[in-house]
Amino acid sequence: MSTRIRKPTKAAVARAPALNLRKQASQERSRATVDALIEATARVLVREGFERASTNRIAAEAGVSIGSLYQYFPTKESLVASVIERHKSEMLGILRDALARVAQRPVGEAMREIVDVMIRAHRVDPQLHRVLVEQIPRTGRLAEVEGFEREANELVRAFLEAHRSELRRALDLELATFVCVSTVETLAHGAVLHQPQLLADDRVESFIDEVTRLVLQYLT
Amino acid sequence: MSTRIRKPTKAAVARAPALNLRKQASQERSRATVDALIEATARVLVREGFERASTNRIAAEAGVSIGSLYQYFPTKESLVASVIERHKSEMLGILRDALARVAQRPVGEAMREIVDVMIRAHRVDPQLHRVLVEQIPRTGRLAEVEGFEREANELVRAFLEAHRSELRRALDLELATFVCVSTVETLAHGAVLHQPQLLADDRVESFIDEVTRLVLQYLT
Amino acid sequence: MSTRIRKPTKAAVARAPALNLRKQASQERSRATVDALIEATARVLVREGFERASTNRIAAEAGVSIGSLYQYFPTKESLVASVIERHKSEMLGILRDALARVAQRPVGEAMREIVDVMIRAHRVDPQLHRVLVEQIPRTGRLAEVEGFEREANELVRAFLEAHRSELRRALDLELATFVCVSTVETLAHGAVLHQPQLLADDRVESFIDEVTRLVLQYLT
Amino acid sequence: MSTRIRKPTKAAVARAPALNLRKQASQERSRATVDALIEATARVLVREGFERASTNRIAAEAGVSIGSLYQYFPTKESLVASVIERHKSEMLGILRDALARVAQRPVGEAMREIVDVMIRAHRVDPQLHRVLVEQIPRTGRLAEVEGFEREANELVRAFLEAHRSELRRALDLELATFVCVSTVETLAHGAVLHQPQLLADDRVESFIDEVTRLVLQYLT
DNA sequence: TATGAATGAGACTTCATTCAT
DNA sequence: TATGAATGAAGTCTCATTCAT
Repeated sequence: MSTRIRKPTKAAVARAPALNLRKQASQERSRATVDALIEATARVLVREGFERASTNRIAAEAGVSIGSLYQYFPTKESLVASVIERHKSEMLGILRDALARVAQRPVGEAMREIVDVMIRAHRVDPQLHRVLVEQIPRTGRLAEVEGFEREANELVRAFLEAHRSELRRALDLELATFVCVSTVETLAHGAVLHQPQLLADDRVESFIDEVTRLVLQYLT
Repeated sequence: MSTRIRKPTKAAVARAPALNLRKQASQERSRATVDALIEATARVLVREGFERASTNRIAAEAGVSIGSLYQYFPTKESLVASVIERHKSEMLGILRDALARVAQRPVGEAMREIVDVMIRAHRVDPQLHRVLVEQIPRTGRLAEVEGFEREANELVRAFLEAHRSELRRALDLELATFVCVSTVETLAHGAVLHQPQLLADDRVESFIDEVTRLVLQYLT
Repeated sequence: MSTRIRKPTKAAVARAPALNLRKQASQERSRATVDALIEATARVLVREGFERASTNRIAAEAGVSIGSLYQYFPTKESLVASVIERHKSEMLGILRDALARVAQRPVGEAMREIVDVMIRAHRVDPQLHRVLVEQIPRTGRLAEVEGFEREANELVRAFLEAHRSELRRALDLELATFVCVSTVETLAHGAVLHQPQLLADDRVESFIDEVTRLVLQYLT
Repeated sequence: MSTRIRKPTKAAVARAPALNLRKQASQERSRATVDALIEATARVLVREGFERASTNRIAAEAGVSIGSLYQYFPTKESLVASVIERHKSEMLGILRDALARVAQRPVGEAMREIVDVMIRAHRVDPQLHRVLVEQIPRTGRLAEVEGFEREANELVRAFLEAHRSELRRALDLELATFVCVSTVETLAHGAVLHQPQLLADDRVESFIDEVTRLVLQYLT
């Protein structure tokens, strides 16, 4: 709309490199729109909550028409799914990095680092995290997207297998993986959302110690 | 609304002696209607999911007019809150009973029983449990109702305090309570909803053992 | 896709004498695009039905950008009108040819051939025919396009006039034309769409006989 | 809405019979709404055409909220289907009555009456008829509703069977029924919509004669 | 001339809630 | 008290069309 005015100007300016930049340019434009929409969704989710996060509101927040929204996201679900996916990837990335970093260290040390990192990961965008966890119905497509724990399970299981010799003999690795992931995740999550005082600077270390002890004593 | 006031008034005026009985009768009837509505809500939630559980559908399921529904429940939220409340009470009741039963026993024995009971409690109406946990947004009035853990915390804390001497010295009871409740709850919950194979007759005992060990080793 | 355009254009600008060829080339190309669009429209109409046949879908089916579509067809209506026009021309062509072929034969023989040909004409693309007849609203520009019968009337009227002497005396030619065209068209159409069993190899001849008899006995 | 004002008045007036009239009353109220909606739909279809006949417009025309519309008609389709159904019933009623009236008369006389009546039937609400025939896509639910001819076929077939002895020997009754119904229907329809001059007072008799002759000569 | 991202009016539909009876 | 017809804001999504590149 605003561009209508600038038409001649632009035509004159953009003549030089052209060719395959053109396509790139439009791809970039799309990409920008998609990003704007995902970010707007996250913001609206935080600000208004899931129930009030309508596609119209999201489009407005993104500064994009509702038509454009539906050009890139076929349903409201898919939009929210993208936000979840992105959030999940970020957290999984953090976990993956931590596991890589401590892979060679003894379980004791490693585990403290992992717990530490998981708690930090929950503090990346706690408000968004809260909305995603508390308000989004695990239904239809959104049900599948939630599998943070599924993927975390695989990562942790590989780690535990690599450290098999350090663990107590009778341990059922499958079960242990489930127990560890669920437990650490729950405690990190619960602390961030429901017991923030546990994460105050002067208590967080001891909280990490406790969680680490819980898991370690179980594993070894 | 305006009629609500006039009609009963007139009816009541004409019949002096029946008052008490009538009231009783209608109280019973009210109670029945309320119960029917709560049960209908639970059924509709399970059958249709939260999003599709409209008040009209619930009234129909209860065999009650939509007008009557609003006579007893001012909003949809209040209706769902009642279902949650009832479910929560049931589960808390189970926990409370178990704690009372094992209060005098050593922590080791007691804890196994508690874990056992918590897992069983999650199997009372797992489908409803799933809907309540997965689909109901923790928003407005519904946010407050969720506090199963808050109340469970108090019960468990009292238990742990009573057994202080059996626990390891340095234990921070507040933290330990949070850790225990969250952990057991999560594992019971996760097993029921996501790892039902862990609860097969031939594996459930060993699952209970593991969870008990996890907690006990941490506490002692 | 974007590159396709500019490259040839620029290249062409440098070559003065080629101009004519170029124009020809681009005319041919335009023609190809137009044809592709009309064919794509027909396919989409058959596959998706009129309501779901959006211009975007049609452009995609034609392998052409939506912008190009609007270069050649100013509205969706005009696109559909072209399909109708083409279909109508084909059918009219068949009728015209048949009338030319039998112009010199006595009405009895001629009429059987005409009926035969009309029924065959309805089998050219019966799926498209069905969509055009059943789903396209006779509204605005599309209303005018339907006049298959109007043009058929003229052809048949000329034929009947040429055979005036063979027909019964009192016959009102205008009325008779209307009756004949409507009747044959309806029966061919109805048979193809609603009574396909009448067109099975072993019954079609007798169906043609019946329709011919209907018309002939009326005319003579 | 208007009732809010009249409340006291009504209460005073309506006190007497009450009880089961109440339910009746509300049934009547529903019935009135349903009727208003169907009639509004017909009006809007005629005035605006099918494409522009939105549910909102229809509700407004009926003086009813959009919510009420959807209380009684689950989809726009169902609303239009009701109009079609009603129109179809009316026309079939006319045909049925005519057939009953002339059942005992010889085919010659009877047929003229039938043709006459069919043409009249098409003049009941020709504008609505035109919209229903020309603009409504025969798709989904609406495809099935159209079967005017199917039911007309049955009626006419019974009539022809009863008059078997008066018809020419070789006649295939199934085919003949199809031919007669299609032909008369088409000609009546075509005359009303496309050749209204044929129905002018001074020509209509002769038009009826022609159609009757067409059919009779074919049948006998 | 071709491209395709963007637009936004407007369609259908749902549902919590109200209120006359 | 019970009933259920009525309400209408608000939601999701589609699609013909425009226009900067």
